[in-house]
Amino acid sequence: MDLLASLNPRQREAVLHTEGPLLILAGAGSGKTRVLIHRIAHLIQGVGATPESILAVTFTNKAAGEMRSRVSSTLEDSGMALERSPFVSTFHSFCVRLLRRYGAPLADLRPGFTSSFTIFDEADQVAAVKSVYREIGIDEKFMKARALLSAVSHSKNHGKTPQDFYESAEGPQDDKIAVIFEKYQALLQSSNAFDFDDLLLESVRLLKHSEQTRASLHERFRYLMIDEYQDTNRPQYELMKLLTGAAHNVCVVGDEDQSIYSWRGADIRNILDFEKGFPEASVVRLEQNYRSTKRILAAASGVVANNLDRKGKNLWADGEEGSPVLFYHAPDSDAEARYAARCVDRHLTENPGKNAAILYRANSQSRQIEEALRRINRDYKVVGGVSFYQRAEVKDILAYLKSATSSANAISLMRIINTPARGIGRTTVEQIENHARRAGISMWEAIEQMLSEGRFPARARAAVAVFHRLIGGLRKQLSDEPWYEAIPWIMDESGYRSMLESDGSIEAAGRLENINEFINAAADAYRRSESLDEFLDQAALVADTDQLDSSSPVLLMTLHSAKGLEFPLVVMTGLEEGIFPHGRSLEDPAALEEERRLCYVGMTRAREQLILIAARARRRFGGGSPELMMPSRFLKEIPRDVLQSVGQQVSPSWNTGDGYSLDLQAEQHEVRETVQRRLYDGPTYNSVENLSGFFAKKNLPVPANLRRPAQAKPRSGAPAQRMPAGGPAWRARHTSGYRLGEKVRHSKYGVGTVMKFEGDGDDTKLTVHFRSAGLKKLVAKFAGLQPA
DNA sequence: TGAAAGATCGTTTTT
DNA sequence: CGATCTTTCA
Repeated sequence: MDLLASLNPRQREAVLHTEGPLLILAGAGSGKTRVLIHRIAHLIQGVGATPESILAVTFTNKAAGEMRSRVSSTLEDSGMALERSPFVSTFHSFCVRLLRRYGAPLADLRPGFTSSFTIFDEADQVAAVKSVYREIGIDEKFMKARALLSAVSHSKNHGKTPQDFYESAEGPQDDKIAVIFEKYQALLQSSNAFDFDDLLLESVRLLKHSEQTRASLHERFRYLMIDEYQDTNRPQYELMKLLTGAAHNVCVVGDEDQSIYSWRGADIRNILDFEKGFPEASVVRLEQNYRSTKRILAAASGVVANNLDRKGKNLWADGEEGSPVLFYHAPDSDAEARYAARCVDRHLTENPGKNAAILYRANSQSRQIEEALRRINRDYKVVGGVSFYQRAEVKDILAYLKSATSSANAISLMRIINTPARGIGRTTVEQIENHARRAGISMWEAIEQMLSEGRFPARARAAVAVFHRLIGGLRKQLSDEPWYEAIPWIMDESGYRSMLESDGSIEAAGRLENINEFINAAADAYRRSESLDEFLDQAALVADTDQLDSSSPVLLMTLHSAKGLEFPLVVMTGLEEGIFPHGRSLEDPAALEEERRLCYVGMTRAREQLILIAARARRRFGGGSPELMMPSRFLKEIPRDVLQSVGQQVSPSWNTGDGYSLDLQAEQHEVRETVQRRLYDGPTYNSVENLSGFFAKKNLPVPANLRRPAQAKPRSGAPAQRMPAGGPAWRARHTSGYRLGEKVRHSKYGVGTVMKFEGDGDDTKLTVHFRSAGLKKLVAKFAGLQPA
């Protein structure tokens, strides 16, 4: 079979461009994955590259697995079976392998580093921060551990050390964060542990530091490919640059309209800088959509056209008109769930063999939908959510294994020192912690010292001795027997099994089942001749159990997890202001644009039918009375002629009769008009080269996520910006003297956020979102706004 | 010390 | 509502 025959000219161009840097701008459903697969196949079959000289990086483990299997089946189809596969993995997995295998020189830079480091997942990170809190005597009233970690992560990804953080501190709060940051990092190092960010950063550091390592990698990997390039962050960009040797054989694929991870540090500058970093780069655009009907595509395009911050890509489809996008305005969230379930049920009955997805903004929304599906006996599968390896019981067992393999790991040790309860209480643990800190030794060493020096009271001594013997026994077990057998050993010897068995509750039974499943997973890994280290890496890096097989035809997942997937029927739920767009984004224009892109991603998952649902009322927390919800602004951005309302209409439109809704509707209309003008009049920033020039000419502020971060407060959207944030001082001032996103006070409406400018100087019309009064349009010189 | 009741709290997205 | 932390009491 000819590999190229099934491709359109653009796609073919991308596949055939094998030498030198290549940027593929690929719209939704434009066959991006196909191009990548065929490109790999072509490299092997046409160019004669060895499979192992190709490194392909994907965003999720799931995508990596899929790509691996599709490459081999494509090659098989064209009569070429591979014994070795290309190296396909996520950035994070790749870095783990890199550090384990080539990491030795890193010990120069990171004292105590050994290749048997452990990975701290999110729960470990939180535990580490809490441990630092205890050490310096503050509690979470200062700042939630997770919030603090966002600040730390943000700093790290922008190349900031605790010292840098301290120097740019804006007040005592920041000073404190800097201290915690430093101690957190020290704790990681003394535990020989890496958090997710460290995996990338230290890999970059290693490659910068060791020319030899760089050389071996260039020798090994001749061709580099990166999928979902719009969602890469700065360290990933640097890593890419370091990995492409002199040949610059790197191919990146992305779509800025689908950039939905800026909160995690994804940086659209990576697309811009690609051509700066590689001036000889070629650009290929894939703009033909093969996935969705014309109506679905029109609806999605209509929404995303409201973003100012985009390239104005021209996605077109050749296929069927399709049926209109349906909108159901449910009386409440329960009715929403029932309607979603009914749609899916009918679809599957009428189209046996097909599948469907129900999408929502936040995982917590899945509950009611699950209930509705159960009530009509429809099988479903929830993707993501609380992952298998995050379950408490599995984490406990993992902590035993980690404590045994890495005695420096204080976090794992703390987790299981009294689980199951063995009489080591708070006081005893504190004593050990203090001793370790004072003597500058690990928790494990502290335990040994204190035992031999007789520092415990009798009862505690006995308990600690039991624990000490237990871990010692586990180490022996691990060195003598196949490692997976250690898990049942732990269950029996630690008393974990009897703890669960004597409990007798349904939950305990479920936990036992989970652990059995875990033992099976371990045994499988062992049979695949994976080492314990590799198995533990997997557990930390593989978020969900990766139900690639997705045995059920009904999938429930967040909009984020739907990225990269497609379904004949897609039902999107919770299209309400505050839910989607999410409440946290309402006052930040850049965050709002990301929500809009997320909406675009969701809608373009649908092949044949797209159904949108909003609830008029929703209970936000368990108790209280239901809240009235405003329909999402995204609904109003969908061109009328492709949208059809269904179900009983309580009122003629979604206008609920209060001022907010009216204003909003007028507002949206104008936004659309302005955008149209901006997109098609004069130079569009259609080519990557003239992006910032485009904004300069239009006298527009360069959107925040296209701009270089200023010294003090970089970026928006990223978590750190939400914390102390005395207002986004880094944003350029409009000629009216206000800034986008700035907080202002109005004599009547109270505090609000500046969302939009029209006109210049004193005559500027400001659109301000007030917490109490909603969106208002005000003329700058009459509004009498005070800074808030 | 630890289980159990009570209070609190905070809710986005994920490698 | 549910997870998690705190307090209470045996």
